[in-house]
Formats: sequence, C-alpha cells, structure tokens
Amino acid sequence: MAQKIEPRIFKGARDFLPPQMVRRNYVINIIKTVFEKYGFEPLETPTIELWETLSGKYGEEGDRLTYRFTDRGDREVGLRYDLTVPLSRVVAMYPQIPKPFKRYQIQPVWRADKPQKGRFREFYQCDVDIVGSASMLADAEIIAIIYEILQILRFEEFTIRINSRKVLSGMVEVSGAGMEKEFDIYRAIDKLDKIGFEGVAEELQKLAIPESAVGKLLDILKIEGTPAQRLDTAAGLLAGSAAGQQGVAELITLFQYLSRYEIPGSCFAFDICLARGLDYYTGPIYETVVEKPRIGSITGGGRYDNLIGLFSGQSQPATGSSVGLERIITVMEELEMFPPQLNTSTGVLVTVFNEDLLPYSIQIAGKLRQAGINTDLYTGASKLRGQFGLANDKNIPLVAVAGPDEQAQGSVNVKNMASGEQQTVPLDALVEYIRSILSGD
RNA sequence: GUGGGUGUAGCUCAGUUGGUUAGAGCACCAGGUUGUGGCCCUGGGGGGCGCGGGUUCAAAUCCCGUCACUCACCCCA
Repeated sequence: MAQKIEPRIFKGARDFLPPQMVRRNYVINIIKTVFEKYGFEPLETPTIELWETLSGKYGEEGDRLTYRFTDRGDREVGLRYDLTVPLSRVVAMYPQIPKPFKRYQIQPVWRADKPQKGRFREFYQCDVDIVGSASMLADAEIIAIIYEILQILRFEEFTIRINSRKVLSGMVEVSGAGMEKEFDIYRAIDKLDKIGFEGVAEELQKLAIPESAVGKLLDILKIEGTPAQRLDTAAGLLAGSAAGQQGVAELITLFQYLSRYEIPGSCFAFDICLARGLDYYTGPIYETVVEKPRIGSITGGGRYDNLIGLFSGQSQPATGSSVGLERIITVMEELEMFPPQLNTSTGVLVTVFNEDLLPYSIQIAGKLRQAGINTDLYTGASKLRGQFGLANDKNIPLVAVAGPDEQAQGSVNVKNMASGEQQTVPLDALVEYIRSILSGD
C-alpha cells in the first residue's frame, strides 16, 4: 500500500457532517422561507470572478483579504469576497431585469483572513437586496426581514443598529476634519463600543486631525436621548452639511416606516457610532448585534447607490443586508436554541432480518418512501443488534423490524428508540402509524 | 501583517524535582445477549509523546531551532 496521505483540511474551511448539516439546513430553510415570503427571488453567481470585478470595491482592507490568483490562461481572478459585488455585476450585465429587483442569495464567500472564533475563510452569507428603489421603504423591508428571521429562530435579545453614511460624512464635513480622511475617521468611530470616547479621541488625534475637529466630532457622537431626540439634535448640529441633513431626513423617514411594521422599538435603534467597514455604502447602514455570546454582528448591510454604476456607467439605487449564517448558528449552538431531535433527516430505519426476508424489508421501505417518509433501508451485514446500534448512533427515531413472525401475519414491528416502546402494526396501518409518531410525539 | 498560548492514543486531557515496558475518560472492536440499541459488566486493539538537533548514564519532561494549531489585535458575517 502506498504511503497514507495525512488527511487535513484547508485552514479556515470546514466539513459539515450530517448532524451539523441538518441544523444548518434548518436555519437556511427558515431564512429562505422568509426571504420568499417578502417577495424576493433566488440568484446564484460563480465562485470565481474576474479580479477587475472584485478589486477596489471594498476598500484597502477588503482588497487585501480577497483571495486572488491567476488561472492557467494567466487571467487575474479571485474568489468572491461577498455577494453584493457579484449582484451589482449581474444587474449591470442584465439591464432587462425588472426593477425594483428583489433577490436573495445564499452562497459561500471567501476571505483570506486569519481564522478565529466565529470567523472562517470560507463561510456562508445569506444576502437580501433590493435594486432599483431609492425609497427608504426598501431599507425598511430589509430591516423587517431581518427582524422576522431572528424572531422565527427565537432570538430574544438583539439590537438592529441603524445609522447613515450621509450622517457620518456630514459629521466629518461639519467638523472640518477633511473629507480625505473620511474612511479612517469612520473606522475610529466604529470602535467606540470597545475603546470608549477617550479611545476614539486618541484614534482621531493619531489621524492628524485638528483639535477643534476632534472636539466637534466627539460632541456629535455624544448626542443623547431617544432616537427621535437624537435625530433632532443631529439635524441641528449637521445644519452646515447638505449630505448630513439629507441623511437625517432619510433616517427619520426610515424610522417612520419601521414604526408601521410590527417591530418592537426595543429591537432597533439609531446609533450614530455605527460606521461599517466597507467603502461602498452611501446611505442608511445597519447591523444586528447580540450581547449574549460576544460574537460581534450577526447581520450587516446598508445602502450602496453608487456601486452598480461602477459596472454599468449608470448608477442604480440599491440596498440590502447580509445575514451571517455562521454566526447565527454559533449563537444558536451556544444558547441551545435548536429544537431537540434535530440531528438526522431520517425518520425510520427498516432492518433486514436475514437474506430470505430481504424482499419483505424492501417492500416495507418502498411503502414508506412512497408515502414520503424518510426511510433508511439497512444495507450492511450486521445482525439486528448492530442494526439497532446504527439507528441509535444516527439518532434515527424509529426502527422497523420485519422478521419471520411479522411476515407471517403481514405486519411490522416498530420500535420507538426514545421511549423504547414497541408495537406490531399491520402493513396497511404502517404509514399512518409512523406518521403519527413522527409528527406528533 | 503584529503579539500571546499550546502541541502526549480518533477526541478531551493527566503525566510529580528528567529515572524502569507512557496513563485515564470518551470513542472503537469482541463477548455477556444467535429477533433489539441507548444503561451495565468483562476483555481487546491503538500512541512512544509535532518534527529536527543538543545536554545527560538516562528526556514526554531541560536547551535551541522548526513546523502546526489556537487566542487576541487589525478587519469583518
């Protein structure tokens, strides 16, 4: 035998074994169902994009973290960094797509990052976006979807933080710090939660911003009161900036719309410190944070009215959010939010008593499968003991035994693995019996 | 890219001031139970201590190097 190859996996990438996949699919199905309930339609795009498509969209950091290589034809290509840029490319390539275009997309993305807790190099994102609507209603739809998904998944404590890039740029404009340092300033502001006002002040000073500008920025950041009051105050402080004023006006409209959806006010908040890292945002930005496991944001997004224009030459308003599947799963695992018994997709294992009785077992499995019951027919070589062991290891809730006695009377013996109870049921009643156990419990 | 931590059976880890054939739990295999698992009992297989070098009569235990993994920063889902 040749020397064994040490089985290893690429750092930051993962295998999802069946018990994990069942849970992942559970979450994905809920997300997908809500997306479709709100009238969004599916889209998929290639893993690999031309480098020119990906580069320069996310900012310096984003470029650095994008997997990049040359293919055999010496073409510069990369693995997609997110799902928003590919969407923008698609919208520009297919102008005939009816607008507003509401699409959702659930696919993996890649980042050449150092893996950490809740952080991978290959991971799934679930994006929902609306292209072709400049209305705050589009942003409200996105936020409503996020709320509903988290609700159905039974998240109890989370906050959807909302801000606007226009408000932020208005702040920079009014402060006199200089627009060329805009993004650096955002990054500093974004750290407020972690490093506090003093920390932010230090960060800003490092950027060689005039003392007076630092003071003005901090004054704005320190606005207090209810969301409405803070927006009001912000409007006053940003009076000198057209962008800032427009940003505030948009947020006021957005919050008005949100109040029309049935979202409790405690679940979302105007947060002037929210900045978000990507360069392409132009309007409202939002992200969801949970406190319980300190894992950062579980969703993130915003409006990007100029991105599509980079591909089509004609700008197109767009807004949307990414729902972070991996982090949602991490939180749900840690808080034990998954329904119990969510370990297998199989409902029943049909055993094979011996070679002679195999036809009978096949017949039984066929009957169950025809009825739409997920049925495993044992294909191994073990005796009944081993077959029960397998059902146990795989968490299959029911085992059907069809031995000589059962065959003689045209029945099947069904064992409930959780309770240990067994019952012999006639073949005609089998489907109904198993269905009732699997659904009811 | 920067800093810290760890590397002993498939997994989680223990291994006293360096000293005889390196341990436990879980997992795995077999039997107790040739129509039934999960519990229990009995027995068994499996590593030579990430790798390379050094010190020593003697190293998993000390030193140097190297690799890998991991946590944090940065940034982000």
